[in-house]
Amino acid sequence: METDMSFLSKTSSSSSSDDDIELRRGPWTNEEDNLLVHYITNHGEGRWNMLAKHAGLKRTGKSCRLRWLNYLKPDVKRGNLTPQEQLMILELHSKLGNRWSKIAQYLPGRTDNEIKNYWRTRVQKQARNLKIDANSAAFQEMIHCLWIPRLLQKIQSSSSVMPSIQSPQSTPQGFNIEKNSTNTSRSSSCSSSHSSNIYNSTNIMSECPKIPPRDIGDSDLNSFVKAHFPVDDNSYDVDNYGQLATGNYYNDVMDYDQMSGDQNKLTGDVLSDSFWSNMDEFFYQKQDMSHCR
DNA sequence: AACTCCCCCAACCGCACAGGG
DNA sequence: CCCCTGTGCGGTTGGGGGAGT
Repeated sequence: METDMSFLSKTSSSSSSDDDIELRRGPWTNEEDNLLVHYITNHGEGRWNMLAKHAGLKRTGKSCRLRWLNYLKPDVKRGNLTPQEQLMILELHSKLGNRWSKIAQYLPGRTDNEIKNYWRTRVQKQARNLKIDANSAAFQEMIHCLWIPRLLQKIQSSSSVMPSIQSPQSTPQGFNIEKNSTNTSRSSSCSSSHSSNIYNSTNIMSECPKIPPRDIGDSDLNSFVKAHFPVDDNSYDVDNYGQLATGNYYNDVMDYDQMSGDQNKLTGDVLSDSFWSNMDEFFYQKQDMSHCR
């Protein structure tokens, strides 16, 4: 990924000697990464503008901070989002909106930028394909009444081989999403009195009582999948964006992809194009049913 | 094999806001 | 109150690489 660095002529209009340096921009080199990691290891984070100077980096403090937080920090998890993480994002976005950093707090090792990119490139894209607003009630209903139950089903069906779901490292007060949570505040149109336990599929499914059970039940889900995704049962589940980061410092974080062959299916993006490809038809078929209301 | 198209994501920019001096 | 710095967010960009022809 390394290319010739483009150079940004100095941003300061001043001609004072100290600030009169050429600032680098574009992709970071290994040397720059090493400098930044080494400096932070010895001196800690913070004071990014000073840090950039003292570390000998011809970067803005902002750029250094972004590189560290989104890429170099040891606990940054890389690789595909697991179904659990996708579920968390969908659920949390319905509660928090575009507050990416807040959402990221519940996904240890995931950055707000990564989550934002996921939302914009995956979820919003599908909304565009369906020609509906990603923030519309209709799309929210689809997420809560179709995709989340499906994600939960995928998770449950493989729970015997999946590691336990990570809890948020530090759950903000007043926003309990842990198991057995009794938090009932959510604005989804699916229900006004359901639990926010996002791991409990029965709760989620019961939130949409007007959806015919056949739409999300085990057997009929399979037939639905077969009807709408004729390739094979897992075709909708095969991820095609899994470009694992390469050549990076902290790339040894466990990725569920690598656990077993079956696990490859679990890590697939349930919101991948193939999954959604026939959903517009399905969506419009269901629109007049006024479910979840 | 070569070329084009398109998607994804790292990185950027601008702006707003908070907090400390 | 002003300035500086740090942080967060929305939106955008550009390059790598896969898919399609």
